[in-house]
Amino acid sequence: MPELPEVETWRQLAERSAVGAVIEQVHSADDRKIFDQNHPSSVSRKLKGRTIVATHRIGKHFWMKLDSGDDLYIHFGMTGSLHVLDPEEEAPSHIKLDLMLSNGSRMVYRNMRRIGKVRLVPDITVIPPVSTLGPDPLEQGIALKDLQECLMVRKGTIKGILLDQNVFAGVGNWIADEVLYQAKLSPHRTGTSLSPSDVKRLRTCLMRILNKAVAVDADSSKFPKTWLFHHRWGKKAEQDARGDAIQFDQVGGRTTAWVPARQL
DNA sequence: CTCAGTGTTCAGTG
DNA sequence: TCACTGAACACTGA
Repeated sequence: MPELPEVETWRQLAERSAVGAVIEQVHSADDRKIFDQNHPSSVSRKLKGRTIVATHRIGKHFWMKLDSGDDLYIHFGMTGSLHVLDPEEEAPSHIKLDLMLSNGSRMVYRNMRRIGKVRLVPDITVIPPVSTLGPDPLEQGIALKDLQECLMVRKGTIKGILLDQNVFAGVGNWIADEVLYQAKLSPHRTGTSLSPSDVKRLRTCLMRILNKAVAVDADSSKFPKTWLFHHRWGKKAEQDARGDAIQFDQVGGRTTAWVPARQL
């Protein structure tokens, strides 16, 4: 579920509700799969008493800078989420990191299926996976010329390229499908097969979709009715908003929803 | 009971 | 060395 728009929405939530606050109490779950590099108790000890001074995001990767200089890095994986609760509000289940802040808010990181990470390091930007990420389309932008040069030499499918975080940071499965649908490109097309106008259309659609999704706080019920998103879920999704048939193929290692009648 | 599905990493292949 | 593919990971819900 979490792709760039959701993570950006959570970053904004953290920005307005946690920056400037002191972490007064910490509870880290005893989960060495989530806390894979620092022991959970070590994370708790190092977080307590620290002030959150900034929030950052590249692609789907999120972190908060502390006044100690360390970065608290959170990856949401497939089922992670970030919540800010009122003091009396009931907490959700599967909480992995629980922070009581000096402003009275309680910020929790939840992850049901345990594919996700919490790390505490001096500078997350200089180590993988963050250091190898491609440009974030919203933060750094994507230069058309760079994109064309990049795609010209790619032998793999465009779907696979869109999912490569070292090309575009933040595009996941449904956004890749949405971009290809709106750009009228088959997911099976290779990078080398794209014309300059194809690449331009691809870039325009990518930017439009990301900007719109972030503008509505990643609330999918507010996505435009014409998007494939609303029709692609469930094994027996049959047709898009125009009544054209949706086909499901395995492309780039993932289930890909597309409309052959509209995508060449 | 089986299996798809989320994102990333890693092993294997070319 | 690099580009690419496919499996593995943990778990829920269909």
